[in-house]
Amino acid sequence: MPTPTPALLEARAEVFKALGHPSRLAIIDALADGERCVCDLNKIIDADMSTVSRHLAVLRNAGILSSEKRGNQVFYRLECPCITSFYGCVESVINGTGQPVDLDVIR
Amino acid sequence: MPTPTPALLEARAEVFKALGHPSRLAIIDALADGERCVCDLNKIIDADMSTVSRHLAVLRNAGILSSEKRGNQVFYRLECPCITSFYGCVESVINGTGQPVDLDVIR
DNA sequence: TGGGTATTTGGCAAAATAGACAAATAGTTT
DNA sequence: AAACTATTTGTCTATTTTGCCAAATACCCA
Repeated sequence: MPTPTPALLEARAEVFKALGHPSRLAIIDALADGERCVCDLNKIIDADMSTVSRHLAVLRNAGILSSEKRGNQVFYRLECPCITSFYGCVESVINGTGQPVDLDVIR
Repeated sequence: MPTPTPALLEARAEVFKALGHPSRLAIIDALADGERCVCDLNKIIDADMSTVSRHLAVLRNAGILSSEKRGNQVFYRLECPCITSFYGCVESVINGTGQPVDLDVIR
């Protein structure tokens, strides 16, 4: 199979980089079952609201989240549920087996 | 479903962080069809050999690669082929559809 | 309009990451 | 042992990331 272009590698890396922070993964987890406003996410994240807002911007700039302002608040939504389906593979890296892990078992 | 523990979020983030660099993704791509020695990878990566070595260390510390010394050289191997199966999802984020992309089509 | 809530942005300091060069290490060959 | 190849590690510098506080912005309601 052909080698990915440098541009594709760069684009992929941007997505992975955005996923490379525990608070951002917590945000994704919170959004897995539906949109949330920033103030709700702020309750979950244990960081300044401004910090949460910046994490959200990183995820949105990467294309992972979308946002919509309704009235006073901004709601964020997960654009690609397929991300969470990757955790089985990630967990296999963590536990060192190299074999995908059934998420229903570990969670 | 239960919220992941902070430790699990941290562990996952480490894996994603390791994947968040174009050179490291290029290395993973090169290892997709079998182990390679550092000198081979160095030809592909366009960076100092010492830099390649450090990238390899990052991937190995994350559990994504393993290494084996044979004679003069060190061979690296992909421990979790499931990683490349995630690119379809990553590409969907890149192209903004939110729908997984068939890798056979884009490559 | 004025006050209140929700969110983002500016600015700064601390920490982490990346990359180059040179030196060190390990193994091989003569 | 000396020379040579392959790889890693020390050190330094530049860049990026993170996170807080304070200020700015946007919207709602009285």
